[in-house]
Amino acid sequence: MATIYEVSKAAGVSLATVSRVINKNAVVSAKTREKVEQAMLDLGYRPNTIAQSLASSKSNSVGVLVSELDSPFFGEMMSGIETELRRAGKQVIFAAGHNTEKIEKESIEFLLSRFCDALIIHVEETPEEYLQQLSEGKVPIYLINRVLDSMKNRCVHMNNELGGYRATKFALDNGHTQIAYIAGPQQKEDAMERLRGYQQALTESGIDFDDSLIVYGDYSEQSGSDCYKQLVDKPKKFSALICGNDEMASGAMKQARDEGVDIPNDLSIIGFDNTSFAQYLYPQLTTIDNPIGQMGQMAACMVLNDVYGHKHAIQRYFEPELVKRKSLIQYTE
Amino acid sequence: MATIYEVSKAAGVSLATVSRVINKNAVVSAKTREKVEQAMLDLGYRPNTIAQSLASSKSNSVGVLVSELDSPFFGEMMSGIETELRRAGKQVIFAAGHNTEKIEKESIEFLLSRFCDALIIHVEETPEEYLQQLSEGKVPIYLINRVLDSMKNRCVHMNNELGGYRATKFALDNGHTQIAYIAGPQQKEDAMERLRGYQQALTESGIDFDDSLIVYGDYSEQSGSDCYKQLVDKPKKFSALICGNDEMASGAMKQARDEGVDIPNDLSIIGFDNTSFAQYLYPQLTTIDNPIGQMGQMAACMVLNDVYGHKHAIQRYFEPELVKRKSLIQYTE
DNA sequence: TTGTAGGCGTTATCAA
DNA sequence: TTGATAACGCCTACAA
Repeated sequence: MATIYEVSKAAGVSLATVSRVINKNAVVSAKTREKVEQAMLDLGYRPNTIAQSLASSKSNSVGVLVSELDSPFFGEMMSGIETELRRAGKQVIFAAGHNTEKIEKESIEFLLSRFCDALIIHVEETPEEYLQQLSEGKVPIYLINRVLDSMKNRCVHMNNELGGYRATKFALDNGHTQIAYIAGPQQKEDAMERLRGYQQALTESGIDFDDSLIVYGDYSEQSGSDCYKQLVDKPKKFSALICGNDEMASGAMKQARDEGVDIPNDLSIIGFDNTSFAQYLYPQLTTIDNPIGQMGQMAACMVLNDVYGHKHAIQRYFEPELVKRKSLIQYTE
Repeated sequence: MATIYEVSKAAGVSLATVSRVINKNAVVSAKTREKVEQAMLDLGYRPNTIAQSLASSKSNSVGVLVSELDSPFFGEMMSGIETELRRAGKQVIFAAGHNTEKIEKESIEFLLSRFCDALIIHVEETPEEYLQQLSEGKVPIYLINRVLDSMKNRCVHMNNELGGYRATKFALDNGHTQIAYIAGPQQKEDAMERLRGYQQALTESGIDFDDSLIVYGDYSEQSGSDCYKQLVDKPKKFSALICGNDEMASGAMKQARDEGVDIPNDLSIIGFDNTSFAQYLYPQLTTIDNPIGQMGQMAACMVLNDVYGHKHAIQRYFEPELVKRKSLIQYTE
């Protein structure tokens, strides 16, 4: 592979000049630039990114930590990030944290050891103190779906409460008043925010919400089924069921169907996240769209601005929209 | 960050010696090694991977090209690759080809420009000649789901024909004799292989297969619905339907249900791939498991062996298994 | 506007 | 078994 040195000889200029036209930072006369560019073309020259990194102490790569590589949710997030960063010629390194504090930490250190210029991370288990400490290091850290006061301008998040609210409001607007809720784990903040939205919508409508209509799952499909069983065992009846995520909605749907309940005629269901399989469910799931792809893209733009001097417009806050499909219908006696 | 130089000073040895203990390749006296290791510990030394790469002309990173980052199928593949490579301390760079010849090519060149030590690629559109040419370059190329004679030992693939055969055989074994087939695109080799398996199973059972029971889709869910319509418009009846992939199976199920057909009581359905949403479908889809995660892992092992001198056991050929779920039942009059 | 030269942190070749 | 020292390919003051 041709080096900058050979290019400089071929073009009859110095190393430094070639470097200048590569990096387009310093001014080079049009004539010289042309000569150099021609020489690069002739030689099929491609800068050696590794040498560039070593000399400039920039790796032109950004590390991304997701929980799982094989999940529709994180798939969208990765895709959003990769598209934006690729366009800018940056390299993306993905690592999986598997919802485990230990692995999340190892992954972060792995990414750091590869000299990433920035990290975009979606962590579940990493304690705030560690993030805090990280953010004080030289490598900037960007958070998705988590907000730390001390680094607000590097966090992008969605209003989960509003999502829960909108789902519930939609059920209310369709005449439902007995609305059950299968929430995510109580120790997960997003789960609790979504639940709060539910409660707020009910309160706002003058409906006393009944704790017995709320059960807690762990976001898995199985727990959706289990929670549904708990719910029907209670005396309180309900015509609509809102779930903390689509997986649990799917589990609940299956269980309900197994018990002979017709969805949506006997029971309306709303999910959360608009995971890609939501449209494969039967009936197609009405849910709340989680714009995770866009959020990933925004995080990428923030990195591009802060680290590489770009000027993208930034949006740090997102609002989830309702996606109307077939699992909820107007309430009838 | 401490450098190798500081370590050498602290340990009272030369640069070269430190390098030796880092790379564990040359022999170093136990005493010296200990001194050096202590010094590294004291200084919190971590080798600079970029400098290592420049000096050794190995990037310790491998490029992976998938069609989409946000797909359950490729998710599994990426996950299999990443797990194996991460364990070996190698870095993985993913790029998406989006089923487009142009983008696939750009992505490959991007990966190459980042000095990957090897490429693992899953390409749909890239012509054989280009792959051929690539494989003659200095960077070794590994293919998943595609076999080129000239590089057989760098290809890992699954027996698609056997998959089609097993699906069909299962339907036959359950008493079905009128079996329709929704195939993938005719220009895709895997689609045709799966179809051949179907035909072979029928022939073997002494059943004349009827071309009018075969229609061609494009692997999308929508085309599954469309193909189902075509099928029922024909005079020929069928009690089982095999689909070239799970997406089309889902589309066909939806359409059938919309037309009042009860699955599996009126019609049995089998998919292909065992995509993650197959279990979310109603009824849960009986399908053929595509071990794409394992295949990815194997490709990673091959790279590890060939490029980094490991000694993993290698399997280049995989056989797909039937996954029995709920969408097929015994045929009854 | 261009050129010179030192340095980035390692590896690897030769001697010793 | 160890130590000098020249690469590796590029960036970036500083000088001209």
